[in-house]
Amino acid sequence: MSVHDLKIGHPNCGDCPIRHRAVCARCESDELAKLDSIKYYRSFQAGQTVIWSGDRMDFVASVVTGIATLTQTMEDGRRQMVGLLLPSDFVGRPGRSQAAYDVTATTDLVMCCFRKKPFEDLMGSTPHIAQRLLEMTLDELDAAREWMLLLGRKTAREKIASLLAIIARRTASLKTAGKTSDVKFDLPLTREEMADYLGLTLETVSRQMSALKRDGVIELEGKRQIIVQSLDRLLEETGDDSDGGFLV
Amino acid sequence: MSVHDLKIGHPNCGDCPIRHRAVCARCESDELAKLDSIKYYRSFQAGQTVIWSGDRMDFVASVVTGIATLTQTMEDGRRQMVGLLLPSDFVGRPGRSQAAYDVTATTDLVMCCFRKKPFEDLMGSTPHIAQRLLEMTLDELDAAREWMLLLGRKTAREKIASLLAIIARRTASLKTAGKTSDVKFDLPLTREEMADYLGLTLETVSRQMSALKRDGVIELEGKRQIIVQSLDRLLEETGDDSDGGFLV
DNA sequence: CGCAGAATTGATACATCTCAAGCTGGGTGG
DNA sequence: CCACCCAGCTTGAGATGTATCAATTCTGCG
Repeated sequence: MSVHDLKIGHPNCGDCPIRHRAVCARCESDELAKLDSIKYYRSFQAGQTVIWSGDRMDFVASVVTGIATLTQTMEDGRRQMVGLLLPSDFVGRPGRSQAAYDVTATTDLVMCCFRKKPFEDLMGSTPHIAQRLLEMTLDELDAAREWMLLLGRKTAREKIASLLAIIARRTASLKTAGKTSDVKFDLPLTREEMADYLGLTLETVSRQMSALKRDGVIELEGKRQIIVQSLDRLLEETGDDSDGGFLV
Repeated sequence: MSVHDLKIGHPNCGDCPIRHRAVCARCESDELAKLDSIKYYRSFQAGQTVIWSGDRMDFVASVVTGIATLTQTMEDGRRQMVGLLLPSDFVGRPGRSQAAYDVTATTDLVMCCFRKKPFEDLMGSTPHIAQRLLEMTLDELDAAREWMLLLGRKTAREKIASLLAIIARRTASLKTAGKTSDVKFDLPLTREEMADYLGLTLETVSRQMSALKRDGVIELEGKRQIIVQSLDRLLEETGDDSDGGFLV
C-alpha cells in the first residue's frame, strides 16, 4: 500500500465501464447510490503489490481497468497463481479480515474499493449485491476447477495453449463473432507469470511458446504480441473437448 | 440414476446430522419448514454414479452421510477430481440446468435433495439460504485454490502428506484437541481415487505411501486404515507453512 | 478354493526441471 | 549518438521426478 495510490474518481457509477458485469451489476439506482457513497478508487502501477497475504484487509474491491493476480507462496519460494483478476472481477471476502493471497497489479490497475464494514451492512439490506456476488463466486469456483484439471493433468504444451486460448477467446469475442478469423492480442503476463499460473518453470514456458510458434499454431510479434491465425487450431492443442466447454 | 435409489426420510430436519453445517444451517424454523416440504432423500451405493457431467440436473442437494467426488474427464480419459464432498457439502448450482462434473459415490451415500425450481424460488424469499450458500461457496473457492497450489507446485510426497493431513485433521478435530496424540482413520479413497485427486498415477501414490510408511511418518493397518503417530511430523511433510493455514 | 479387484514393486522411458550461457530490445548516462 | 546495461527471454545439456508398462502379491468374498 504505497503513497503512489491515487484517489481518483469516476464521477458516477452510470459511466462505469464495468457497471454491467461487476458485483453491482444487478443494483437498482437507489442501491447504486448507496454503493456510490461508500466507494473510492485506488490506482496501482504495474508491478505494485495491492496487498500481501496475511495482511489486514479492511476493504473489498472490483477491478475497473487493468489486470491483477492472486498468488500463493510456499515457504521455500514456490509460487502458484490461483486467480487472474480482469476488469469487473471482485477481490476480497466479506466476513474475513485478512487477505488470503498476495494481490499484485501486473498492469496499471484501477480498483473500485468499498470499506468492508459498510459493504457488509449493505449486503444485508440489498439482496441484489449478495445475489450477484454468489453468482460471481460460483463462476470463479468453476474457473478454479477447470484450472485444477489443467494443473493436474495437462501437458506443458496443452497448458500454454489453454492459457493463450482463454486470452484469445476473450479478445476475439470483443471483435468478431467468426471463429476462424485472425486474432491478435497482447500477452498481459511475463513468461514467469505464465509459469506461475500454469505450474511450470519459465524455461518450459519459453520452450513451449517456441514450439507452438515453430509448429505454426501461433506467431509472435515481439515477445508479447501474439497472432493466432486459427483459433480452432489453437483449441485443438488445449486437450479440451472439441465442442467447447459450456463454461467460460 | 438407478432404481437402487431409495426414498427414505429423516422424519424432520431437527434430527438431521448436518443441520448445523449445511446450506440450511442459518434457517429459522419457518424457513426450515418450507425446505422440509420440498426435500427428499436419495441413497446411493458405493461406486454408483450420482450424475454424469452434461446430464440434465433438476435438483440440488446436500450430502447427509457418506462421501462423493466431483471429477472432470478429458476426451482421452485423463481424470482429475475437482472436489471431495463430505457430509453437509452442497452439490449443484442454482441457475444451471446441466451438471458440470461427474458426481460419484465413493462410499454409501445419502443425499438430501431439493428440486431446483422450488429451491431457487425459496432462495429468493429466504435470504438465510442464499447467505449460507455464499459462505459455503467462498469456502469451497478457498479450498479449490489451496488445491491449485498442491497440484501445481507440490511434490508427490507432499501431495500425499497433504491429503492424509486433511483427513487426519478432520478426524482428530472430532476426538481430541491435543495435536500430538495418535490419530487413526479409514481412507475413504482407493489409490486410484487418491491419484485422481492429487494429479498423480496410482503407482506413484502407492510408492509414496510405502515411502511414508518406511520413513515412519504413517503406519498402515490393512490397506485403508492409517495411523498417524505425530500429526506434526505429517504436517512437516506437506510443505505448508508450519503455523498452519488459517483456512481449513 | 480360487477368482477379481486392489495394491505393491520393478525396470525403463520421458517430460519437465535445473543450472548455465547467451541473446534481445529498450532505456540511460556519458 | 553511441555504448552499455539490465530485465526479460531463449536455448542448451544434463539431472531428476513421475509416468508407463509389466509382473507379482495381497485381500476379501462367492
